[in-house]
Amino acid sequence: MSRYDASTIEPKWQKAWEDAEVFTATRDPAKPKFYVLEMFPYPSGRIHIGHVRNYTMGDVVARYKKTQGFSVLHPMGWDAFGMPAENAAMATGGHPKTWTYANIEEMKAQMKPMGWSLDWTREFATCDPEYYGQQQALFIDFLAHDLVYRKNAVVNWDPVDMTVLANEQVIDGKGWRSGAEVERRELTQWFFKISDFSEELLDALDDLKDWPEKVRLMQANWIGKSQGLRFAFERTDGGEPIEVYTTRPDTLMGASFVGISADHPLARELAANNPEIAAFCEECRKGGTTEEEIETAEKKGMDTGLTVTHPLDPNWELPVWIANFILMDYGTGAIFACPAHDQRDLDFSRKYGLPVRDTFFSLNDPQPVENEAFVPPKSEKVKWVDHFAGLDEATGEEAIEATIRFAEDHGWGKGHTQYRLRDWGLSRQRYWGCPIPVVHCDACGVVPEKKENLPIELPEDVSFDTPGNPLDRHPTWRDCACPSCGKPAQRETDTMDTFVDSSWYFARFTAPRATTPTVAEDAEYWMNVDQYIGGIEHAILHLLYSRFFARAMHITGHLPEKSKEPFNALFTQGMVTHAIYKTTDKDGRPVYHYPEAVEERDGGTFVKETGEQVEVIPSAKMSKSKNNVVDPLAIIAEYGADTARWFVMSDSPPERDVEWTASGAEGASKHLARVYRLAAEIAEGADTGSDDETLLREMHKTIKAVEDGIEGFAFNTSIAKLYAFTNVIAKTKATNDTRKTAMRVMAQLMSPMTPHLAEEVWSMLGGEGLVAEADWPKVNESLLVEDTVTLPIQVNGKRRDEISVPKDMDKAEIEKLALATDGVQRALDGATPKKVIVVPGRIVNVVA
RNA sequence: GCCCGAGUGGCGGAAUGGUAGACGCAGGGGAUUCAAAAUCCCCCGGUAGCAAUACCGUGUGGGUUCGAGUCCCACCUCGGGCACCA
Repeated sequence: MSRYDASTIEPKWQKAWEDAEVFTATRDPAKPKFYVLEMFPYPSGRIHIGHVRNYTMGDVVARYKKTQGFSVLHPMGWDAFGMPAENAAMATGGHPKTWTYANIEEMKAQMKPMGWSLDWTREFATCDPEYYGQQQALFIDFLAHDLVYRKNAVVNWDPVDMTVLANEQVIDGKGWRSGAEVERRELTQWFFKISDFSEELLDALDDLKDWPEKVRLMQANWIGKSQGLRFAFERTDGGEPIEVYTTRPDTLMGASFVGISADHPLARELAANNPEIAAFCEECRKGGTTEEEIETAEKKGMDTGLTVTHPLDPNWELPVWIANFILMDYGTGAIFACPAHDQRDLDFSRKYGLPVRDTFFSLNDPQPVENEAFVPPKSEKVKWVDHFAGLDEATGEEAIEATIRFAEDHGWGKGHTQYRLRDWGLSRQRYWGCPIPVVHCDACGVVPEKKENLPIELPEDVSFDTPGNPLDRHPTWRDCACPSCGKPAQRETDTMDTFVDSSWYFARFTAPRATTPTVAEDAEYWMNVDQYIGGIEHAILHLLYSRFFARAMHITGHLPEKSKEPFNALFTQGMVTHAIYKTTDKDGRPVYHYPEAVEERDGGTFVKETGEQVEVIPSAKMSKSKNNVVDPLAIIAEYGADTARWFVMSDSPPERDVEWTASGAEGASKHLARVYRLAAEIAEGADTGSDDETLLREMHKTIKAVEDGIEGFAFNTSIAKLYAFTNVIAKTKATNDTRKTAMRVMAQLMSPMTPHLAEEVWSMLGGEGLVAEADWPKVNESLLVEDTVTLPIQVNGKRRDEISVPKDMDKAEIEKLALATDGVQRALDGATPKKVIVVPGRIVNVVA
C-alpha cells in the first residue's frame, strides 16, 4: 500500500485542474454566479501565514460554492503601488518598478503551490499602466461630475529633509530619517467629496445585513453624525463674530471661554500683528497630523485678549483663547467650553485659572464640580440650575432639544447636523503611485488631461538618492501641452493615495482587460462581490472608501445601480500576530529583528549575532516594517499545501486573532496521512461486515455540520466534525460498500479544505471526474432525527444525573423519571422539590 | 485621548440562556517491534478520596434567571482603528 505523499499528489492535481481550466470564470447565463474575493495583497515578495489563512478561507468558500452549482469568480491581483517600493529603492538603489514586479513573480510562485482555485487569467497589478490609466479615466469622470476638488490641507513636514512624511514615518513626533521635529504644513491637495455622501453611507449601513455588526458600528462612529447648534458669539471689539458648533448647547450657561483653532482665520489674523500669538500658533502646529497625536498631546492655550458676549446675557463677557486641541477640520474650528461637564475643558480651565460653573446636578447627589467633570449619560435626568429655556428636571437629550428650539425661536442660533467624516485627501507627494491626470496651465488653470492621452505613465528614469518626490525633480516629465489651449503647461506631480487603487479593483476584476474602466455586461453579471474576506484592520478606511467609490462609479456610469453597495457579505478575519523583537540604535531609533535572528536564554531574549538584549513586544500585527512576519514556506515544503491549509483552517476561529505557532502542523499532517491510509484500505477492502445505519446517520450529520461550519465561517468546527467522522469510519463495522460511500463523501467534504488529497481519495474510490466539479452531497434530513434523547437532570442548576427517554415523551412522565433517579434522590436528601422545570429535548431542573 | 473587539485546561479551541472543556495538539501509560519509526488502545481542568462521589472552576467584582462562558452594570488586561502603512 502506498503512503500519503503530498509532493507527488499536489502537483498532479494542480496540473489536472489547470488542464481542465476548472477555475477560469466564465459568464454562464444558465448558472447563478458567485463572486468570492479576498483583499488583494501588497507584493512584499513573500507570502506570510496571514495570506495563507486569508486566501484559504476564500478558497474554501469558492470551492464549496462551485460544487453547489455556482459559476464562481475568484480572482487575484496585486495592490502594487505604495511606499515600501520607494523605501527599497532608497535602501538598495534599485527601481520601484523592478522591485515590485520581481516581488510579484516571487510571491506568485509561492502562491501557486497552495492550490487555491484562483482565476489567474484575470490577474493584474495596480501599477500596470493598463490599470492605472483606467483609474485616471475614472478621476477625469469624477472631476466632470464634481466629485473631486482642490483645497488646502495639512501634511507632516520634515523641515530637515524638506519632504512630506507619512504618519508611519513620524516616530514620537520626529522624522524617521532626519530625527527632526515634524511640523504640520499646508499644501493644496485634491479631495474626493466623500462627505457629500455622509448621510447615505450611514443610512445604507442598516441594509448590510451580512456585514459584521462591529464593522457597521465602527463605520457609523467614523461618519459620526451629530445634532447640535450653530451660533455666533458677538465680539466686544465689533470684529467678525465667532461662529461655533456645539453638540451640548444645553450647557451654554456653563460657558467659561471661547476656544479657537490655531488655524482659525481669526487666529491667523491676530498672529499677523502679534508675534507672541504667532509663536504660539507655530507651537500648536508642532507634531504630527494624526488625531491620536493631537488628542494625547498636552493641552495648551493662549488668551488672545479678545472678548465676546454671551448670547443670552449681553453683560456677560467671555475670553477668547487659542487652544491646540481644537481642530480646524471639524465644525467651525471654534467652540465654547463648559468645564463643569467636559473633562478636557475642565483640565484646561483648572490649568489656566478659568471659571467653572455648574449648569446641572445629579438628582441624588448634587455636588459642585471639583476636578472631575460631571458627565452623566444624555438620557439621565438631572436637576438644572436656572435654565434659560425654563427646565427644572430634565435629561440632557430633552435639554438639548429645548435649547435648540429656544435659540431658533429667538433667532440667535440654528439646529445643525454635523458629520465627523472629512473629505478624502488623495494627493500624495510621492513617485510610486498613479499620477493625477491634470495639467496646470498659466492661462487655463487646472485642466484635466484628455482621455485619449491616457495613461499618463510614470517616467522610469528617476532616482531616489535625495528625499522628496522624484517627479518634481524630473527634467522633462512635467512638461506637456495644455489639453485646453495647447500652450506649454506642466503636469501635476502628485500621485494618488493607494487607497484609490484598492477602491475599485473588485469592479475591474469583472473585465480586467477592457479599454474602459468596466464593461456594463460583465459588471451586470458578476457584480456584486458575494463574499468579501479580509483583515479587520480594513474595517473603516478601505471599506468606506470602496463604498464611496462604488457610488461615484455609479454616478459616472461605470457601475450599475445595484453595485452602490459593492460587497454583499463581508467577513473580517482576525490577524495573525507575532511578537516583535526590538532594540534601539545609537541615535535612539528602533531596530526590529526577525524571529529567527533572536534566541531565548537566561530568562531574557537576545540577538543571536550580537548578544544584545532585545525588548519583546508580545503579539502585534504582522508587519513588514516590524520584521515580525512568519514564513509559511517551511511548513509547505515539509508537509505540503494541504497540511498547511488544513492546519490554518483548523487552528482557530477565523475571526479571532491568532498568535502564530507552528506546533500542530505535525498533527494535521498525521491526520491527512490517516485519511489516505483509510481510503487506500477501503479501496482494496473485501466486503465483510454487516449493514449498519449508524455510519450513514453519522455521514449525514457530518455533511450538515460541515455545511454549517463553512456557511457560518466556523471552518474550525467543520474540521472538528471531519476528525470525528474519520474516527467513526475507522471503527465502523459497516460493509465495505457503505464505507466506500462514506469515504467518498468524506473526500467531498474535505475538498474545500484539502483539495489535492480529496481528489486523490476520490479517484482511489472510483469517484467520477474531478471532486472539484462533483455536486456537493445532499443531506438526508430524515437521518438526522434521533429517536431517543439523553436529558441531563439538574438539582438547583447543578447536574446530578441523566436519563435516556424517547424524544416525544410527555413532560409529566419525564418529571416522574427524573425525580426517581439516584442522583436526584441523593441531592434532595429527603426534601420535597418546590418546582420541576422540564425543557423537552433539553434538560430537567429540579428546584429544591 | 476617542471608537471597536477579545479574554474558557499545559496549548489551539467547542458550547440556539440548558450536561463547560466537543475535536485537535502537547503530555502520561500500554500494545505491536530484536529495537526503533510508523500505527493502534487507554488516561488527561483543580482539590479531597481506594472508589462512589463531593467541592471549586470560563479575566475580576456585582446583578438578572429555575439555570449564565452566553444577558446587564462596573472594572482589569490584551489586540485593532484613528483619515499619508497597506
